[in-house]
Amino acid sequence: MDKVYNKELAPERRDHLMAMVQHQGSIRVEDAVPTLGVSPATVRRDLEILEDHGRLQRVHGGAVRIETCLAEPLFDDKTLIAPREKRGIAQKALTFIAEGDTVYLDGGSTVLELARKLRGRPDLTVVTNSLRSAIELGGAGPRLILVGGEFRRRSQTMIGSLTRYMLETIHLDKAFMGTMGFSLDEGLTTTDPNEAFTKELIMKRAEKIFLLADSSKAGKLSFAQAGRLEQVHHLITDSGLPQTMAKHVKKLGINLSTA
Amino acid sequence: MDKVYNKELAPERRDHLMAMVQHQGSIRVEDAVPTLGVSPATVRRDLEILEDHGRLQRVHGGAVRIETCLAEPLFDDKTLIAPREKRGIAQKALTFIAEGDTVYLDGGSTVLELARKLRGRPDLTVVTNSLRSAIELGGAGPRLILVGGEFRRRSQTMIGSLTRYMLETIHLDKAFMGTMGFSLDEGLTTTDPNEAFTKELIMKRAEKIFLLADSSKAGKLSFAQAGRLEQVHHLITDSGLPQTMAKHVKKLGINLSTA
DNA sequence: TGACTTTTGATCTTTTTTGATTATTTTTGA
DNA sequence: TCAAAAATAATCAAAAAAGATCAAAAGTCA
Repeated sequence: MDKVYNKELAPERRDHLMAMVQHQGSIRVEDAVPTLGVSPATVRRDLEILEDHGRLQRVHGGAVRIETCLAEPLFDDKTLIAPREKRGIAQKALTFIAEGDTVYLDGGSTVLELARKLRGRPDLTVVTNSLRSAIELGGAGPRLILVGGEFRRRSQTMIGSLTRYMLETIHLDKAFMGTMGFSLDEGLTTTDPNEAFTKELIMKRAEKIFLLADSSKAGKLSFAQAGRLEQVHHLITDSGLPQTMAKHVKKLGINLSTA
Repeated sequence: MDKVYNKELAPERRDHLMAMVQHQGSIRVEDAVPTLGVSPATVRRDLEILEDHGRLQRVHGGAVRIETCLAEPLFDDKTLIAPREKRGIAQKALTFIAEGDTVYLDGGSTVLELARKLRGRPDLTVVTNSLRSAIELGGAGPRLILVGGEFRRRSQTMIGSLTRYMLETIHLDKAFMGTMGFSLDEGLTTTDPNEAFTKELIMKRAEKIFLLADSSKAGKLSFAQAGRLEQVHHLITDSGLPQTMAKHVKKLGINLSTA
């Protein structure tokens, strides 16, 4: 009825949608259609635009307020991405850890899955810069040594020059590294230069470097370079790694395991 | 519970499930079916997704709330002892922290209470060897620097010689120390020599030393000595401190605050 | 006005979600 | 320990929703 007389301009209509989402926490396409007096296709297009602007989160059937999704800590978002793959990779990594090893656990959600699997291993010594891994192992399990340093909330790890001395005085059998992305040209990349610095240090201190990265990380680039791919001795990934990438990795002399 | 009139979007339905699990501690599939108005298959699928996200733990018949296994058992016993006194002491300590200070937080449940009160203070720099304090401040708040080193489960702190370099390179405005016991003759005492070593180091590095200790610690002795009482600038305790002890403390030139 | 672009809605195809059905596994109680 | 019961997993088809495409409508500008 009123739709005939005050037809909204597209931006007004989108604000109207936003208001509804903010107010109710969510909106269904089928509910918005009669309210806005436009077709479902238009509503979907509007929602798509609003999502592109990061103003809401589309879901099947409509959209939800973004705040409810971000309510969880930053870090936890990442554990939501491909948790199956991550667990599989961690399980595979576990097979490379021998009795009495001294291992390093890097930050990242995949490595965190590995940490969880080490709770029953009092024979190991675990060195880590990851607060999350420390929490997992704080109750029981391996001898635990924390790398000190400045704490970075985004990655929940200790990084920077203060970690240096600690890392230079220890010897590591195996280091299990995470990464934001890896590629043949750029090697390992991550978002923060200090984090990259710490990673590079570790890769000099450990006898064997294992890179734990699900296939979505392949070819991805982040801001700071944290070591070349050739430094890695073993890449553990999931079945989604492209054939060509797998070939090149093997050519570099890197062992490849698929979870 | 509440009957649903409008169909929920999938994420809302999952939040609804989560709320039920959080509230009751557990949920049965057969109970969730009528409440959510969907089939058992859908409930199971939702529970599977929530489990993958690490938000609950599936069990035969339904799901249970995830136990936030932040390694509480060992440590939390102590936070249960005289929690009111500890909170009061922490509150008092808070008044000595100025804008922009660099403060050290030692291990111990009283100091942990102080850490909790610093979550809203992004102006501060906090240095700590306590995993529990780090967990409290890991989400938001001050700039956080962790002392690295060997992790001791009993106290949930990093201790030992590996902490040395880190501690020797930083400057601290104020250090807030916990202790197992303190006396005029033996000073601060604690259960582990390595822990004592770390405490002594800190007390050399900080300009002002605050000892946070409820009155039950007065006159108590533990195994390893961790510094003399004269090194402490300020003792914050509760009203139960014996008069004679208070007098002697003041005679040593130590400021005394009572929560 | 008329050529042009942008927005919109209708139609069709593809994808996602869901619930029913049928195995398979786990639990329970003898 | 075994077998019945309960719950879950796997499979599949229907339904709902979303995406793609294209023509019509609306708006723009010389």
